[in-house]
Amino acid sequence: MSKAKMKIESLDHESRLHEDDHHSIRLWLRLLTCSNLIESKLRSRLREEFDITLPRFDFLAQLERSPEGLTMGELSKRMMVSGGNISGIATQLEQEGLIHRAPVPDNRRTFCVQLTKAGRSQFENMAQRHEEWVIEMLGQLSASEVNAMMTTLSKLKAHLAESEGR
Amino acid sequence: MSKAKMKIESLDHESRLHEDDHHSIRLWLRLLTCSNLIESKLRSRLREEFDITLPRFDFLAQLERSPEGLTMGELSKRMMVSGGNISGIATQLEQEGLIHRAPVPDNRRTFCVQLTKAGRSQFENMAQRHEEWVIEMLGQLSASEVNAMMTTLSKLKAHLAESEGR
DNA sequence: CTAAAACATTTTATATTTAAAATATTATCC
DNA sequence: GGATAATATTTTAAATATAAAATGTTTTAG
Repeated sequence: MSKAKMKIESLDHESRLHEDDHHSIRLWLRLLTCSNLIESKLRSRLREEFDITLPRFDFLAQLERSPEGLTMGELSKRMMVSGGNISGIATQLEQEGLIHRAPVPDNRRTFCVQLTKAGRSQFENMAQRHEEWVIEMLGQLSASEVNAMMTTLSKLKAHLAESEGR
Repeated sequence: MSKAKMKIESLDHESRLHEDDHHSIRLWLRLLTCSNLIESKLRSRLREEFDITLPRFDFLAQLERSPEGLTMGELSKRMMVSGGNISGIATQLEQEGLIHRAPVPDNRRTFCVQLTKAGRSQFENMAQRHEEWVIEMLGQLSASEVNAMMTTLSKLKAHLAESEGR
């Protein structure tokens, strides 16, 4: 192989890599932008309409999806925030009577966190509106777009989860 | 139209709407999950390897992309965080000599923020690794997946931007 | 059985974030 | 021109976030 040829191939390779770089970066930045836009809209509307913060809403939403209750650790994992954070929010919500922390018979380290009746009814009010807002924001996408995106994001999520921590 | 037929159509409509609801919500939650996973990985690696926080890195990245400089307000908009936040980060980065705030002749309210030479060289170090990490996380997607997702996200972003604030 | 390791949560200290008030400057409207 | 509104930034206060230490419980090894 000639030196000139090598140079050209090397350049091609580099430039192709460089293009991929930019595609990955640009996709990431756009993903982040959309995620931030949606999140901040939901945040401000929850505040305006229900005077609740997004983390508290998410906390209640997790519990609503798991009527059997969740441990603090499970909540921490699902909400993807630190345990200490969960502790603080739980203390507040418990004082407000929206959730209930019950000891678990077989394991005195853990608590089973559940919505109270008040918490559930208050959440259901908000969830209805929350869902409307999300549909308003995402509902314009076609079914095939939604499907394609779900598939790609599933693949991405799996890849991100498998390289655990690294 | 018979009463029975109406009932059926009404039910169909409701159930279809309900399905769409769940699709929108599920897509949003998956988008958020992926975004959070990527963000937290980048955050912890930036800390490990360069002992810098993600917001500071993003701040420098914005400036690097705009060599002519940016105002505080522009930075706030582009980073999608509050102005007060930008103020705080700018004060720190300025003290560390990574950025420079210059007054603008025609408008004494604004500053023109730019990277210093030290800021630029320090950022370039980190940007290289940052790009590698993003490619490692997103590079497994096929070109067509990336394209489809970019297109859909563009559409979404435009829709989110047009309903400004609401 | 007991010491050590692992686990679940809370506490603490520090940093970040937002929203809103405060400050200062520029533009607009009679 | 001068009051008022709009703009750009900073400051403040409350909520949230993380990491790491502390606490109490359960499991594991030997």
